Amino acid sequence: MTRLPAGNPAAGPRPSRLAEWQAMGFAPQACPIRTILDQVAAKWTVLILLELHDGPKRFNALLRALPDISRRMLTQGLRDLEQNGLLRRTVFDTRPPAVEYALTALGESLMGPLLGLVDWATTHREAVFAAQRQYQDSQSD
Amino acid sequence: MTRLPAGNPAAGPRPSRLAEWQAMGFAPQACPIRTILDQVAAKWTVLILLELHDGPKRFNALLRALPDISRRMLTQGLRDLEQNGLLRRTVFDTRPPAVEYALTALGESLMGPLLGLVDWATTHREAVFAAQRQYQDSQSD
DNA sequence: GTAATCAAGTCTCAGATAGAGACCTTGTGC
DNA sequence: GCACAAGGTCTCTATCTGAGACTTGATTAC
Repeated sequence: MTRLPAGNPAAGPRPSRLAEWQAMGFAPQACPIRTILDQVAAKWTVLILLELHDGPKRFNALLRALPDISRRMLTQGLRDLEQNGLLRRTVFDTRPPAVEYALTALGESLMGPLLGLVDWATTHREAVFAAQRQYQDSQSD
Repeated sequence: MTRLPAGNPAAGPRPSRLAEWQAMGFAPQACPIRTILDQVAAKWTVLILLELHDGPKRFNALLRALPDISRRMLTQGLRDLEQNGLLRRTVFDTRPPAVEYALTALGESLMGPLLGLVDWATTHREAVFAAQRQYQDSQSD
């Protein structure tokens, strides 16, 4: 157990995913995968997508479904998702005007991986809580 | 196309995932799945996990692999992941002391869903970029 | 005619958070 | 005793988040 990894770039089985991306010509700062993951991994966007997975919803319905989101953050999350083609915003010409948000096909295609993550969280939440408790205990030594 | 969704909670095929969680007794503010997803979905943690998936690494090696992370954020991300039981921090009694970070079994178990998300991003990045361009165009009308 | 209401936002401001980078600690080589 | 290396911490500023007041434009209420 005394052997230290040398940090030699030629040592590992793979040169790391980030290095691969760099080899593909992506600067790490501009890596499109990172951009997209940042979007997808943002605090509220996941929850908005999960809500819309149950069917199209209107602005205030989303506000009610996500009781602890502010109007501002909901607007911003919806704009981000619309901008990335994950949902479609439809304005109905009623009085007063109604706005409906619905997943696009691209948005639907994301739900598989996203629900995979949600399932992981559901399955392993007890393990995570146990680890948290253990960490607290180890800190109070 | 004039029919507006009524927002009737009894109308949908499912009462929404969030509503299900509420029915299970989770206040939305304290929903453990949300807590865990927030952790897992934080900006840097995903990238740290991906780097460690290639094998254990030391602090400065991670710093080199993620050129645009600051020391402070790396420290914080590593502490968060350790606290949630996703990685293990090992101090070697050398001079100067070396610290190695490695995924735990729990961390490894997360890689499947996480790589699913990365694959989605890789597969659909062109579609996302196309949507972004289209959105820009539609805004400049 | 004026006021209140509703949907779907926008605006402002305070407080929390992220990032840059200087500094710290312990030990070795020169 | 000076510089350097590892693995951080500390401080300061800039950005972002969230609460909630305000907007807009048409409809009904008085």
